[in-house]
Amino acid sequence: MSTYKSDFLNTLSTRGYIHQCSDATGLDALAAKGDVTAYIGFDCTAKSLHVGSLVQIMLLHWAQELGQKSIALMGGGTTRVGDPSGRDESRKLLTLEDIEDNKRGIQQVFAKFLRFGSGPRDALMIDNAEWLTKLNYLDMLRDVGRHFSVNRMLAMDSVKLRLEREHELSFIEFNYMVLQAYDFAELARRYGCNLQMGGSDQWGNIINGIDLGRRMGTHQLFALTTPLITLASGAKMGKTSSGAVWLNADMLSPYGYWQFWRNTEDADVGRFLKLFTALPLAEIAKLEALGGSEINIAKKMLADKATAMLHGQKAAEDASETARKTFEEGESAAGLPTLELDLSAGVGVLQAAVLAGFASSNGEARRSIQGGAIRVNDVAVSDEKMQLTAASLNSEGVIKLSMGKKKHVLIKPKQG
RNA sequence: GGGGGAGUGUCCCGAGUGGCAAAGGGGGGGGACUGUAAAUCCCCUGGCUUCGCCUUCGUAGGUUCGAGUCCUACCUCCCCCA
Repeated sequence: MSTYKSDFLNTLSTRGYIHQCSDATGLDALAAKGDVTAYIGFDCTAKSLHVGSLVQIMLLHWAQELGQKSIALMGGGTTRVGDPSGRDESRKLLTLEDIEDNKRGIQQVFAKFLRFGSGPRDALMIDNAEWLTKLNYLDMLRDVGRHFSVNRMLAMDSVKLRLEREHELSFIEFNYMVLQAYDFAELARRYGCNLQMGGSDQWGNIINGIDLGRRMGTHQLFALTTPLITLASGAKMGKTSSGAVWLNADMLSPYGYWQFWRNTEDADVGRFLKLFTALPLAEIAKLEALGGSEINIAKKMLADKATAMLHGQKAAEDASETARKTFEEGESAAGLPTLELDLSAGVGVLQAAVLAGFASSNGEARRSIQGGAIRVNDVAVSDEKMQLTAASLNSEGVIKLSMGKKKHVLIKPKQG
């Protein structure tokens, strides 16, 4: 595998980040000199990125670690249009306020993975709204639009999919790829950017950027895409029992994040250690070699390292300790999510389960109890009319309410 | 503009003779087995003040003891002709 001259491509290749590359040899030569300026675009479609974008973030991380320059591009402009790639229905258009809001949420994460600044090796964060919002339609058509062939655009996967399935593709979405291509060319001109990376579904869009760059007279541009990360079982990655795996701590706690990695399937551990931690390959090889239940050591390492990268060492240790107490000692560890309730008049278990987020209605909570899923202080609840009162508090002054093996909430009495 | 077809449980796909809270999948949740894994098996998957009541089949009316199912109008989407 180690056929590259540069640490950059060698590392990316051996850790499993490379799916396609437009000109590996040419890129390798640049990387060997530390002359790569790589960017990845992130659209602001939600208040936080989720693990689905983590491979991309890691890519920027490695680029910087391995002597290149990284640019995190916020899609403040492109999000106003909406990327049709990989979707068979239009996204609903977001309001400008939502986009700004989302952008603020997304930006927080990058500081954990990149060093920003103004030095030559410092990473940059740029918003494509900076130039996209200033474009003039006629100028745009004459300067950029003339380089695009509609014939070719129609052949692009993102477009073809919609056309073949006879699903609507609006004109605004059709323009997304033009804007993304323009971004690449603009970054090349402004910042000497020469590499765009992204998920495999972005290949077409990136290639368009390379073509546009050539026609507009920029230096040679390169494309590098990552494989689509799926679980060994074939499912898409990134869901937990309680929804998407968000990167922002206010949307998924470090403990929840740690749990996500801890629950990785056996067959994925090695691959994920390479992709989502910076652990040296030699160490990963040792962990991968563990068999049987010992593989859990590797899973804990994965959870520790991945959580530490995102939320910091301290948060990772806390999460790890909370999990150890909860699962290995069966205690009600203080690090579990808590819920304050006024217990003076008693609170029904059904209501408590709903408030804890275990069920979305009393009926659902009731069914869970009938299925034996709900436990109070580790004792299965059989009576759905059970009341939680001050008498239910355990020796630590809390009530441990659980659903299934993995969902636990500590209920604390509300003070005055 | 003319002709034809379709919209089903707000996660998705999809059956549905006038008696239907509505078949079957997928997805999701839980249980068993395990190792907080996978695979497998079992249960659940409209709401509520739950031996009952309420709300659901594009929208609004109508026929009927009773309508997802029949009739009328409207909306949306698709196909053919122009």
